[in-house]
Amino acid sequence: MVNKTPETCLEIEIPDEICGLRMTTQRREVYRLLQQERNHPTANDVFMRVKDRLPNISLATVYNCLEALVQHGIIRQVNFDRESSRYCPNLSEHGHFHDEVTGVIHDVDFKPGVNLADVLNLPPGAVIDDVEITLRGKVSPAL
Amino acid sequence: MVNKTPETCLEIEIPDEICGLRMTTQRREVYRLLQQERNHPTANDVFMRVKDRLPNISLATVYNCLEALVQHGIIRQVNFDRESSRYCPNLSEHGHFHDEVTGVIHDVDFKPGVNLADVLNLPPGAVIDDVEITLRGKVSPAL
DNA sequence: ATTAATAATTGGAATAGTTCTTGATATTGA
DNA sequence: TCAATATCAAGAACTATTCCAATTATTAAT
Repeated sequence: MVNKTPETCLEIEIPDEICGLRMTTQRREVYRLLQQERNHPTANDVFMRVKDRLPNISLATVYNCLEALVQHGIIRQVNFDRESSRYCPNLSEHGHFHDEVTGVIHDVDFKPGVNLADVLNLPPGAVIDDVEITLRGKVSPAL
Repeated sequence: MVNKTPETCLEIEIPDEICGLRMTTQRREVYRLLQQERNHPTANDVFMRVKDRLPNISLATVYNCLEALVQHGIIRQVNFDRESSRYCPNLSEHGHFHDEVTGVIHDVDFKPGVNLADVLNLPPGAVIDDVEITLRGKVSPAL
């Protein structure tokens, strides 16, 4: 019988290479954590959580890994005002709703068929490489 | 004859109080600069430019003034990734297009009649207090 | 107008998130 | 196996911003 704790059951298999980026031990654990914890953690959050599995990992390495993953389009970096950057493995084009009361960050998808150019008066000839939509507000409880 | 250089001709009159915020000498000059230079300057940009008129102003004061103006809804603070905050006197709801080639930031308005809730799948009960839309890309030259 | 109370400004020190540097370690390719 | 390259760790350095304490300006009341 294989020893499987609840943790290892949830474990996500990660290939040796993603989008041309070699998955080292550290990158793999950082990426795995982001897949598991979809709370939009900060670099420091990731650091603290990954230490459970890699006690010797350094914060600098977490930053390096996150940067490499972002650079290769494997994860997204999300910024709220001047707060610490947060990281998110949801690659679909989406925005973020930041609940000011609970601090929770919700992914917000576009409704199907929506095109930004239909909604915004872009400068003529604009070619968009990247979109960031950030909403701040509250969620009023259902009646 | 009144001595009017091109600069003083362009000078903008600013009342003693805006939205309940007393306009001190420093706040007035910071605000005036933002009205004149609509380049989305950083705090440091503002600092350097305002020194022409107030040589003794400190960077801390520029930050204080900008914060007070933002707090009272007189200007907007705009963040691009983790770069320095930029400031903008355009209060209409709008986004920003950051030209990656020239570095220029264009204001981007919504097309008339557009409602965010029509475009995004918001969490149920979401009440939006603030919206930030940031686009990054290039402007291809007209043929 | 004088004075007391309050608010704003200044300059420098402190902070926090992130990046950089250097030497060690691991991985790849010949 | 060995050399070349990439990655990692630890801590120093950097930068935008905030904080702090002392001074200066403004306001309101006498």
